[in-house]
Amino acid sequence: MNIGQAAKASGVTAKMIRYYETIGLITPADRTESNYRVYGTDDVHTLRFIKRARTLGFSMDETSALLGLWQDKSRASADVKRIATDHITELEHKITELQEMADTLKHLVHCCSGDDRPNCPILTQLAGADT
Amino acid sequence: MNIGQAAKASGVTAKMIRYYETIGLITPADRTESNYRVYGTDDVHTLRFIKRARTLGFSMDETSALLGLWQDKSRASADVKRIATDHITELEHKITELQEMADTLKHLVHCCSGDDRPNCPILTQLAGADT
DNA sequence: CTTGACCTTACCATGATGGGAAGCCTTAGC
DNA sequence: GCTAAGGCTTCCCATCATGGTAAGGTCAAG
Repeated sequence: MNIGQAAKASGVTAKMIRYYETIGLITPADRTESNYRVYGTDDVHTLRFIKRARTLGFSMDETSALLGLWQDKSRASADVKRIATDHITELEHKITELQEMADTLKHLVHCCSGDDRPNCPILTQLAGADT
Repeated sequence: MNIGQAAKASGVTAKMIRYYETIGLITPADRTESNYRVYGTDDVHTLRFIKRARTLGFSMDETSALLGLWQDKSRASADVKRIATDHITELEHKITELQEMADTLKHLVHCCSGDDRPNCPILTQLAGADT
């Protein structure tokens, strides 16, 4: 299978497959005589694994760790669970931050008449006034 | 006032003040004979405005637009309000995405025994199995 | 006059991805 | 067998906002 077919089969772009190879996330693919990368079904499974981890927001480092544990048949599930719970903590931290931004803005938007006059509490707040 | 003092007074690093100047977000500062940038209280107010907008998650483009409206005394508050509501929509979209990731992971973590045995539903899910 | 703290510009790095160019290879149609 | 289209290769650049560092000029206090 060529890189394009592996990309279609896995949902990872050819560009990213090459990138994953250069950073050592996946082992370098075998090559044909004409230097084309060759992939098998196992490789596609690995790429799908990576794709799912990324979709769940795991960083490349976390994904790499998860991949290693996946391939280590004698792993302890506690190690996997720790990575996942740490990631949940990160996600919830980000959610809280974004939620605070949104709440502040919603309050300001609620106070803004939004007409053709210049008076605007949103700008007043950004300017740092007490009002 | 030198750039370092302006940085302290505004909460924006000297590095970022220079960057904002190069991308045209702020007008180039006057210089002393020895080529040092000089800032006044108005400049510090502008930098604080930018800092607050960034803290609320506005992009540089949005911040630039807000800055322009702030400085335009004949603005319509509707223009400000539109930028803010659009940004709230973006924020809520991101929150939803992150929340979905966290929810999925929480479910998986709940199902994982997290001991020294290898069996792990988190990896099983990432591998794409039906279970 | 020296020392240390500050300023200047210029370049590199981040993280994960996309885009494009230049050149080689393969496959399908004629 | 020839040609055109499309796929593959590597290499370089861009994103977005920020931080770091290095080499060199400037200023103020002792």
